[in-house]
Amino acid sequence: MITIKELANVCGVSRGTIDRVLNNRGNVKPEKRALVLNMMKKLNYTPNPAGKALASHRNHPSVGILIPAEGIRFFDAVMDAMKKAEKKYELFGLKVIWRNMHGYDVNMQCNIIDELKDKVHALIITPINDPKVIEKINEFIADGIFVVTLNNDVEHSDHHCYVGSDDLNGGQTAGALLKMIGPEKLRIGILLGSLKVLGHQQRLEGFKLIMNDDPQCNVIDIKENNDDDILSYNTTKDMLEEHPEINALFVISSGGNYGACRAVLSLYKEKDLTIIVFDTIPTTIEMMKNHIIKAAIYQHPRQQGQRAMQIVFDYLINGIRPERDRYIMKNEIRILQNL
Amino acid sequence: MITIKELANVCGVSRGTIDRVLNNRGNVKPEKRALVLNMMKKLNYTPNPAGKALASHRNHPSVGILIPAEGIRFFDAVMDAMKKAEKKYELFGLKVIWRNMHGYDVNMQCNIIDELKDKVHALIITPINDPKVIEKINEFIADGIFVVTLNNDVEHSDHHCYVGSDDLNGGQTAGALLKMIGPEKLRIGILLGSLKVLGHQQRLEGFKLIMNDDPQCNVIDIKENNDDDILSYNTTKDMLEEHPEINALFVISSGGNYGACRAVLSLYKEKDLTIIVFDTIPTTIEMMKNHIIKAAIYQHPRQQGQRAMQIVFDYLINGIRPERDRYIMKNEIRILQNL
DNA sequence: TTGAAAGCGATACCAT
DNA sequence: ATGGTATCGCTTTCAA
Repeated sequence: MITIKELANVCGVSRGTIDRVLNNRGNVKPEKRALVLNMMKKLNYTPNPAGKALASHRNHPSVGILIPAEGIRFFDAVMDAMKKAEKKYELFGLKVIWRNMHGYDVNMQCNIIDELKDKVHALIITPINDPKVIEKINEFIADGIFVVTLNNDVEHSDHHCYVGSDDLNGGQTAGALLKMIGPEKLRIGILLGSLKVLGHQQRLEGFKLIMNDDPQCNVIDIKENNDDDILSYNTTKDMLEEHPEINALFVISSGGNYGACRAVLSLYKEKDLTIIVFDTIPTTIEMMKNHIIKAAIYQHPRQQGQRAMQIVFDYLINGIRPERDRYIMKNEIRILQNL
Repeated sequence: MITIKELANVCGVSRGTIDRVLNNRGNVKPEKRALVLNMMKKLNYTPNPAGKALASHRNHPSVGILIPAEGIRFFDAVMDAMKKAEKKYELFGLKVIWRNMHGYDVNMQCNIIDELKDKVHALIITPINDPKVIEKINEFIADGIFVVTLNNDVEHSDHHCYVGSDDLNGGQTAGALLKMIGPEKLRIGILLGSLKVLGHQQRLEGFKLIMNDDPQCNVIDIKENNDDDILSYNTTKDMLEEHPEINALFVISSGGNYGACRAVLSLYKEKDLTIIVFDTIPTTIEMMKNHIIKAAIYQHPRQQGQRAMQIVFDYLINGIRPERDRYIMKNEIRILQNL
């Protein structure tokens, strides 16, 4: 473990010069720069994180968090894990600026991004899939702000790192599981939040991939519930009344789980239906305890939040770049016993 | 965020005195000590980890790792995760001393513990369940060495922290899952490593808890395979020939998975049996891809290794004591799609 | 029993 | 363009 001081001695320059080279601050003669870089490689220099942490303490490195989480129960666990991480990392001088928002208002998200611009060194964001937002994010990156996108992998948006789930695989896992635990001849009703949400789309696609090549399985109906429980209640009721042959329900987004289950209960159909859902939010757990929902796909929300924070912390405080540019959570299967 | 300097000013003493109080080095007048402790609480002083790390760098804090892992595939992932953590933490000056061992030789484990005694500040150990080992561990604790027990929660052994799985719940989860994915009338054959291994015992117990109150489910036979694939092969073959009515197999320990599956294949019974197992070691994954094994219980081996290392790191380098004294992994259900 | 001062590794700023 | 120096929070001498 060689230090910056030793490196300076070996190169015959001062620590200041080394620092300038290491952090690309310019004002170093090219040949010296080359020499330093060379030596650095040769001696396998790695900056000491503790030293960095201490020295850059005055910087008050800060990260902005912008997640349209309000009203989406899935994000409760994500945020909770992030807050826990915040507490741990604040000892090291990391400041967190929270900017929650409700719903998918593009202009609002753009405004908040703008407002954060000169306040933070890093940004954790769940971007809305819109060109204007994407442009803003790309601007951030160009300005040297470290960006982690969380849970929504928007195309053509730059980022240094993506943390989220593999929804296509989530759909496949759900499909395969339903084939295992459901009746032999599956007559499936599907409820989802909105086809406009990329994640919901992909879950559906994955599910269909598993079902389509099996003549025993039929998807009878697909309806949107806008992630609203009341709407979900009515939609599910309609669906089940229209198609009494349905014997399995796949609820793709956690928003409508509760409403769908209540609809099933109101029709006294709970014994006739195998229900599987996404996410283990409190109402889902309740319905699993009541044996209405058989299984849920769990996408490690806490781990998502924790990982995003850790990546930012390692970058800002320790100067360690993330090893990968995509951190994808496993799709887990949860039943009553391993909730 | 108050610093040691500010604390010293407020108390009207020097930083040296504060340090003596904080680290119980003695040589402080009791009333001053009380004053400092008081102020510390009042101002909610928390030592800055970066400062600590930097100053105590020369200490070369070190951790010993003693796991009877050789030959048990489950531990491959645990060790791999620990090695990754080692690489990350060595930048911060943490030294790791590896002492792997094969099998469950009590004296050997005791000897290695002794040998580590004056080399390490912390120990991560998977203890053999024996009074002699337990005594050694308790000695360590008495000597002020920080001990994390991993994956084997031995009774009456002290430790600062336990990291492992909940095997009773693992058995329950496996049982509930088998009831979901297996035939209606279950005729179950069970294979386990050894009833002497606490974890195997508990998995069996949990499994029975689920099965016993259901007249549809019968455990037909239980056999030990000593975690040996050849033995497992023969034992399984015998069991299936003796009890042709068996329609489900529960393989409790990963050691015998492969042998059991090969036995099933040799009898051309793979279509008639629902097989579920513990752990996703490579041979298990192979058998899942061949559709022989339907599902596996996954106990987050990587997370176990990573967490144990993190706890030690936080304690030795950052001076943060673990929040809890037990870190229990979830029992996950893995099928082909979400391996 | 106590205080003062010298580091630990990296950064930031001020002189050259 | 470069070197020198103070600084971050804490530990560890060494004197007194």
